Formats: sequence, structure tokens, C-alpha cells
Amino acid sequence: MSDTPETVLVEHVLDAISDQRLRAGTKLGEQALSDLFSCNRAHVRRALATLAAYQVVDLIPNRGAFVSTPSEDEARDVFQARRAIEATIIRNVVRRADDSDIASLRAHLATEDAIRSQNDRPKAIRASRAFHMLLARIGRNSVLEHYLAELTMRTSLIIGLYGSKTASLCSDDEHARIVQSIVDRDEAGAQERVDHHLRHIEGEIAFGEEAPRVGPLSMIFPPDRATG
Amino acid sequence: MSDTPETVLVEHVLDAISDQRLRAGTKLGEQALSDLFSCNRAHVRRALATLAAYQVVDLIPNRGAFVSTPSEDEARDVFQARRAIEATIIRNVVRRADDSDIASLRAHLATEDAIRSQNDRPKAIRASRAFHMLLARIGRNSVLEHYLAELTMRTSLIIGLYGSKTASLCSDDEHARIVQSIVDRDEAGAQERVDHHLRHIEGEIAFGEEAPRVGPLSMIFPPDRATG
DNA sequence: TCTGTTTAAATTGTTAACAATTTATGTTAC
DNA sequence: GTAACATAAATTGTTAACAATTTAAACAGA
Repeated sequence: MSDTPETVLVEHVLDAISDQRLRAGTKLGEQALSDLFSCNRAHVRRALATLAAYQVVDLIPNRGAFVSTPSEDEARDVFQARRAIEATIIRNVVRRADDSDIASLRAHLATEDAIRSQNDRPKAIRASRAFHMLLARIGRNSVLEHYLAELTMRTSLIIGLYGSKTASLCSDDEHARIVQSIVDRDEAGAQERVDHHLRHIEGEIAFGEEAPRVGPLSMIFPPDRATG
Repeated sequence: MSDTPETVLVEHVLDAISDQRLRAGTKLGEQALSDLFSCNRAHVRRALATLAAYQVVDLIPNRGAFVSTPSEDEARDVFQARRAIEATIIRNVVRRADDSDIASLRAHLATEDAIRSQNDRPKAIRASRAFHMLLARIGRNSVLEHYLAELTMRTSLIIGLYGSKTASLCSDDEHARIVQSIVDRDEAGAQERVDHHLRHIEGEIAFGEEAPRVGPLSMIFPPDRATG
């Protein structure tokens, strides 16, 4: 990846969204962003066009750019798309994972365990997303990996918008069982567990009662960069 | 859809790619595009950023924008992603298609029949893609529909780049059988036939021997706008 | 106090000019 | 004739200024 101002800006916004530091509806002003990232407005504009193409930002003519607020229908479409994509990803993983991949998965489970004991929700959200993206990388299909990256970000927006009944989105237990199926090379079992896991997350979302949106744009900058 | 210069440009480029009027590797010069579409370079730049996010254009710093040339690995990833996504789409179609939807499908088959007798390859390509996109629309999952739109365009690039042994990409026969399964509400049958159809298309691609790339940018404008 | 209007500020949209880089052209030496 | 180099043209990258629109604020009237 190159290091142009556009790329930096896009990556920061995506990270902030997936960490739920940026919430649905937040306005992304051009001047504010160009100040925050010390670049000119042309760069900001291009970056916003990219984010709009990723469907995490809405561009409203003469009004500006806003973090998108997915509807309930859209949310259900996102989850169905995730089930479709992650079903194929997990199949690839079971077939293609080597020893080093399995070591990575086990290391990740340990990290999630450690984070759980800290009760740090933002960190937990980040780690949970990282687990799914790790599976996507091990699956070695760059197209599916890219789409899942988009969908997990939109999932973050959805959960941030409608809230989740459970504190921890992904129970680490379910992640552990998925890894076990991978180790056992149990394709059907792994697929079933991933599907169940995703339905579980979707089922916990409290549609109807929208959480208070927006938040300060300054949250676009992370408190720390340590990632699992 | 709004009618900003960016949108117009993006739509035209996407159409040209899916019709194989624009081939892999073609340079998309800023001046040339701003002349062709009578807009300034700022608009062109934003449009190119959007197209790059859709992964149909590569942006190379200081060199410009080029229609992307998918590798063989990427091509296989695209087809696997299509199988994953279209499997869920066809399931939705079988469950959700009403009488009017089935009428649309039958009308489309008739159109494809008519086009086949004309031996008009560009038109056939366009109609073939339209069939898959029609299924996506009937499936009523906007997320999957959007991803399939991207993937069918990339499929056009792939076929244009590596060539296909058969003249007609999608044999209309296979499309007709898929529709029959939908009418019969045969979920498993429909899924199996879509999967077989996609594997058939992929199998016909002649990897290894790249077709001559590039072509004149002027082909970005269509000869006619009649679409099935 | 509330409503509607007018004015001012802030934000987005547009354009042009200039700088930096790459590509093409042409020249010279061998 | 080819290769290397120098020059010129074309293309991309950057910046600033200005116009148009929207949002916020001030104000007057009921």
C-alpha cells in the first residue's frame, strides 16, 4: 500500500468505523478532515469518494459526507451476505490452512482471552473483527477478503447504531469451537459453526430502538495502535 | 441515481467495461476523459477514485489510471466469489420470485433467443450479464446485487483478456434450465444449475494465452443504448 | 415567546494556474 | 544502425482563489 494522503485518510476512517469510534451519521467535513490530516481539500474529496464507493459513507450533494446509517433491511442484507461469503471462506480455510495458519489462529484466541479479562469493549470489538479477517486471509481468496472487510465495517456501524443485547459481540467460545473444527479438518462442522455464530450475532441486535448517533469527529484518531 | 458528471462518467466506464468495449490495460487519461465528457479534471479524478474502489481501474501514481488486468489467480478468486454469492442469490430468487418476476425472466429468455439468432457478440455479452443481474435484483438483497455487479464486470475483463473457447459465453440453454428450476421452486436444483453454469463459463476460459489488450478510449461511448 | 424574514458565516462546488513527473522526440557519438 | 543523452511535449499532482449553496445567527413583528 502506498502512503498518499488519500490512503492514510481512508485507512484512518475505516479503522475508526470498525472500532466504533466513528458512529453512524457523523459528519465528515472537508475542512475539518483537511485540518486533521494536514492535507488539502482535493485529497479529502478523493478519499471521501473512495469511502462512498465502499458504502460506509454517504455523499449528499451540497451537504457533505456522512458516515452511513444502515437501515434494518440493509442490515439483514449485510448479514446474509456475510453468511454467504464466510461460508466459502471457512471452507477454504479448512482445506488450505497449514501449521503456521493454525498457530496464528491459536495465538489470536489467546489474545481474545486476554482482552476478555480486561473488560475493554473497544478492544474486544477490534479483536473480534480481526478474528474474522484472519480467517479471510487464511482462506486465500483476495476478493472474498476484500468484501468481508467491507461487511465487517458495516457490521460495526449496525451494532453501534442499533446496539447489541450482549456486551461481548462475539463470544470467544464460539471462535474457539470454529478453530477446533478447522484443526479437525471438519468442513461441514466448521461451516455450521460459522453460520450459527453469525446468526447469533445478528439475533442479538436490538432493531427498533436506535442508539444515540453521532459523536465527535476527533475520535477519528485512535487511542492506541496495538492490534491483535 | 443523481446526474453529476462523476456519476455519468463512472456509469459510462462501467458499461463500456461490461460490454468489453473497454479492454484491460487501456489507459484512462484525465485530459481525454474530461474532453470526452465535457467536464473538468477534478470530476474525472473523483470518478477514477470511485472506479479504483470498485477494483476495475488501477491507479498508478504519476502514471495515471488504467483499466485493470486481472491475473489468473485473481480470476479464479472472482469466479469462486461469484459461486458463493450467486448461490445465495438463486436461493432468494426461488423463495421470493412472484409472478411478475417470472414473467421478467421469461421475457429475458426470449430476448436472449432473439439476440442469438443475430450473431451479435457484444449484444450477447450484454444480455448474458443482464440475466445474472436480473436474478440478483429478483433476489432482493442489495448488498449481494452490488457485489455481483462488480464481479460480472470483472468477469467481462477476464474473458476479454484471456478469451473464451466458445463464442457465446452463457449458453442460453443453461439460462433456460435455471429459470425452469425457479418456476418449479426447486431450490437445490436451481443452485446446482447456477453452480454448474458458472463452472462451465470458468472452464471455457483459455488461461495462458493472453489476448491482445488495449483499444481506443473512444470506444467508451456505446453504439446504441438498447438493452435487454 | 414564538414565528418568519433577513443577514452573515461557514461549507461545498468549480475553475484555473502552476509545479513536478513522466513520456516522447530528436540529436550526437560510437 | 544503435545506444545514450539532452531537450521538448504531454500528463499528472498540487494549490489557491472564487462562486454557489447551505447552515447558523440576528432581528423584527405579532
